[in-house]
Amino acid sequence: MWRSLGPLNLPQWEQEVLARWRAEKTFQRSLAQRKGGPTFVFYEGPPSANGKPGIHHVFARTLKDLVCRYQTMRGAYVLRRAGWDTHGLPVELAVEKELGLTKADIGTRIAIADYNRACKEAVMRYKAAWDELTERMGYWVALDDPYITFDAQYIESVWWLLKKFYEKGLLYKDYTIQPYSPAAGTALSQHELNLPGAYRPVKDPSITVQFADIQEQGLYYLAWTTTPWTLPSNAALAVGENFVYVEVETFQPYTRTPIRVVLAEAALPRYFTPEGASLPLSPEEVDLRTGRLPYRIRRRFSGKELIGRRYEPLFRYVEPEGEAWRILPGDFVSLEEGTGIVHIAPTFGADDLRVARKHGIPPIALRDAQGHLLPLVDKEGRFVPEVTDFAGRYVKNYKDDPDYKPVDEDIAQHLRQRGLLFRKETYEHNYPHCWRTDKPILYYPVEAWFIRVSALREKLVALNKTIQWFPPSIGEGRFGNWIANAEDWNLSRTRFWGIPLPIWRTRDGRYERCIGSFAELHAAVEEARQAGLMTTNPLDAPDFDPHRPYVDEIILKAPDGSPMYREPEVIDVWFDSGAMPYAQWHYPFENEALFQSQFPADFIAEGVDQTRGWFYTLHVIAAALFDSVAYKRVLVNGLVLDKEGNKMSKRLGNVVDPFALMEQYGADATRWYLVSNAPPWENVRFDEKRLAEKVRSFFGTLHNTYEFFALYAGIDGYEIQPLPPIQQLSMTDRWLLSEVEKLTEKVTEAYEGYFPTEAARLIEDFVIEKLSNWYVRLNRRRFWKGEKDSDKWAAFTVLRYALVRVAQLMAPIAPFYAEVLWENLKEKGSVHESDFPAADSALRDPALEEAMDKTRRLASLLHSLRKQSGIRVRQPLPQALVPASYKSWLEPLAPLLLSEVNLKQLTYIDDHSEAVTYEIRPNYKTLGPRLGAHIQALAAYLRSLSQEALLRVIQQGTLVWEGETLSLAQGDLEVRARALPGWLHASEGGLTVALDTRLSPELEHEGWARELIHLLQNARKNAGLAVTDRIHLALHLPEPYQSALKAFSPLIAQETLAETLTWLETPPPLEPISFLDTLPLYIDISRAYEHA
RNA sequence: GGGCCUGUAGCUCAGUUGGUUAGAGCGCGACACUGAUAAUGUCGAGGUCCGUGGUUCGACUCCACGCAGGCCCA
Repeated sequence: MWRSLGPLNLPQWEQEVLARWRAEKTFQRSLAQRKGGPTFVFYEGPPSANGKPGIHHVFARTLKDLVCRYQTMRGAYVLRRAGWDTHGLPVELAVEKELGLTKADIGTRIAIADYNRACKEAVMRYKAAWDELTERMGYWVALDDPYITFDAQYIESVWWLLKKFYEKGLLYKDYTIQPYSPAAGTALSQHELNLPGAYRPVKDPSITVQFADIQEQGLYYLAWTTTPWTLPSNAALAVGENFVYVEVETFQPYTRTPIRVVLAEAALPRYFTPEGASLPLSPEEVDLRTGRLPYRIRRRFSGKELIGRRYEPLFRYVEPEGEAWRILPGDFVSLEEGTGIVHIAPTFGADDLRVARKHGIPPIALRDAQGHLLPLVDKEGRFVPEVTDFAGRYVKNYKDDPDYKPVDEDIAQHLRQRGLLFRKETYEHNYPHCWRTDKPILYYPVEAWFIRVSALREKLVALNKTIQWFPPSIGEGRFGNWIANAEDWNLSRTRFWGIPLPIWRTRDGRYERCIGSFAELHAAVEEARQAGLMTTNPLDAPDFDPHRPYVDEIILKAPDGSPMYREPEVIDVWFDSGAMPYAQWHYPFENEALFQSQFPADFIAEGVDQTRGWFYTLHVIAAALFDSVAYKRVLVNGLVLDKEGNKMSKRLGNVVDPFALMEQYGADATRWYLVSNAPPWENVRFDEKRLAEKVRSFFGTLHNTYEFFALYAGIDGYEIQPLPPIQQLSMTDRWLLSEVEKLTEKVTEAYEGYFPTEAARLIEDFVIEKLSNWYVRLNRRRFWKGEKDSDKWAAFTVLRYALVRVAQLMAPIAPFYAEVLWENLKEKGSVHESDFPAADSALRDPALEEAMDKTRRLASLLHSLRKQSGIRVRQPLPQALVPASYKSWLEPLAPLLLSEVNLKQLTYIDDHSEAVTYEIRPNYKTLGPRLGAHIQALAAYLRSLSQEALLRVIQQGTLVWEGETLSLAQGDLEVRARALPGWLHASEGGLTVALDTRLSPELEHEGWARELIHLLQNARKNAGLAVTDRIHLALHLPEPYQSALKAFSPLIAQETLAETLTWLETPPPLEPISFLDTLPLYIDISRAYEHA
């Protein structure tokens, strides 16, 4: 029996499908079945379960899922292991907030062990919600045995990787610039700077100082700074390579000495008033009070010219360990403020350090006995003794000293006396403050561990070229540019909940050891025990936890017998996830073969925000240690925005709850909407109304089509049979099959090209336009007609064939409804276990596809003409007229056209008859390149020709134009039959048709019969009869209608399933209904009970 | 400030290697059809293809410079 499922109810059916998948372990079966097939490797980017999943997760996961499902159907073995990202700052911050702690409290007010335990619990808080989402949305991924980044085995693999970096000399210790609070004596995180109120307006002295060129006497570079205290640490100057600079002849504003200064042209008005240019170039003109300076521009030149020049430092307290005091290009140099020349102090600015490193500029700093960097300002915020002029002075008032004298002022004064101060002002700007001490922060060098990514750039770029990016622009642009200029990766974090750095060092830094496995650490601890440094070996415990604080308690023995302590940092959590190809299998300690078969990935998919996150760390680790890509293809998805295009946020209250959505519309509807709406890499504007519309238009139509099939197949007891030979099928059947195969071909192409949006749109178009609106509409009669002949059986077979195919093609995107269809069309097993269908080219008939397309357009034109004529479609019309050239393709389909628009015949009009007029235009595509500018003249000439002349051109294929014979190849001219004068006609897109609306009495009577049948069908329905019920009919109509209609009795009886039809001489005692809008029609209808 | 993406009807989106009348769906208005009926068809209104300049016989399409929005990074 073919089952009617009732009105579309995706949420309910999805629950039923889920129950079936659970009970039958369909996912596991679909995997097991493909074991031994080609391997398609997919990596699941591990989410963090410390927050609730949102709609954007549904988007990303739909893309992952559909590719994996597609590949599985293609016969590939697609292992899909879930994972959890568990470490990192967001977790720590959440826990700090909950427990009311600050970073400084950890290890003091709360033990690290307790703190980390709290983090471990917090990070899996929403695991249940995530698991529920995964299942509910139909994301097939193995949840029962996920990899978890805090597992000891996972960490051991990460240690192994880190040791590989270490051994290759790619892991090293250096320093980085971080926000630091001298008053609190602690580094601050970026997050702490983002706390409300951290940025406050402050007034700082802003000074412009002169750096003297080392060669040219009297030539100075003007640089501007709001932190004069960093000037003793100046190591370089930076300019914009493409900015325009000028050399200006003027005077030192305080000493009136003639000097030449260099600054950006754009900065000129900030330092010189226009009148200065016309003042005599004389020291007397220098106005000390207003700062007015006479000047002359001597030269204009590009910033490039400045690069490499050397200058005298303002202060020389310390000798640099290399070539400092040069001019460099800096991409951060701005013309908005200052002089366009930026003072660089690598020890006190992140940009400064970056550009200095890039160009090999040493920091201006001291070293302690162990070689550690000592900046010229100490950790209390005081100048070190070596800065003799300002030794011991606090650079800001950290101690709330009422007598504090700003050192910045003294530095300015000092420079002024030396004739090196060009301008001093006060500058009000926002500056970050320590939220605990309310004191301004310092950007200060902090020691850190780095991965030397800069040494890998070429390899990263070369390998990236082998990765297929969807879309390619991200791989070339955003990602490609990033890795081509990659800076070293600051790996260490002075935090607690993370994978500890497995590096031990002696206090003096002379000895250092990187540990690559638990076994190695165990052995090292044993050595330490023998040396009396350790009493027990924590690695003897079966449940050794490699997190802090336990690893911190391990002390190792250096070759000289001295103790080595662990470097206190944990690593950047991005390394955790980038390590997942190896660590998920505990490679290399286990699963060698499994790892080999699952590396690299064929496919990953994540949001565009992962470009410098997971995409990057996967790539760096694989390239550095395995000379390989980590993934061969990557599908990037955009953001999910609200329908206004705003980012979803709790603050705006526009967050969409995926569970509510799936509850109301269904997971399939949500998935389909997200995939079909826009290409994955575009941002999706999420609009619930459109989702609802998608349910109605696509799923509703598809389901209606299934219900239509099930209804009649059920009534007739249709049994599945193979497709009959194509020659035995009707034109519409052949056409539909051809379209099915075309669809299969194009959908396959779209999936193969990682463009599921196109696949979804193709399927939608097929289902709505081809299958439902055309095939089913044209063939309805075949399904409900009485005889169960081969034609009827063929219709069932073809329709079912198409529906089964649709189920398979849509299965990756809408796995639930595809399953419902599959099951109810009585296919075996699960659609997800079936083989993705290969297009059968033998069933293709492109000519028929095109002919049908044109026929549809003709039908549309004729409908339009009927509309103009005001004659209802039920009234048959005698004929339509079309050009004879249509005959070849239209004739086989003519019956369809005639019945669709209720015509008696199609008449082909000779192309050369006077009933047709033509319009000829040049084919711009072929003639354009040949004729160039003349083509417009040709077009005008063709427009001017008479119909006779046009006909000659068409027949002869040559054209005499401007005295020359222009020989025309096939297709050089576009000929259009324009109109059929004298008839009601229409043209569109190269098709033209006319309608004959003259009615004969016979046609009119037939129209009445149709009208009557229509009314009787309505009456049947109003009487509550089933479509299969047989009836007895008695009718009465005024003359002459009744007599005329008697001739149509057999037709009427057949169409309305009337066993008896009686024409009454007098009206029965019933309410009449109106016939043809004005006449009374009496209908006596009763059900005919079957005789048992 | 840099990199990348996007800009086409009220809304969501198509638009082939440049080819002369820029399309679809939704929404809106009107009419029709109806044995899939909470379906369907036809007609209508609705466009400076973000702007400016350039290349070209011809530009929504290619180039340059802008503008607006988004993301990532400074």
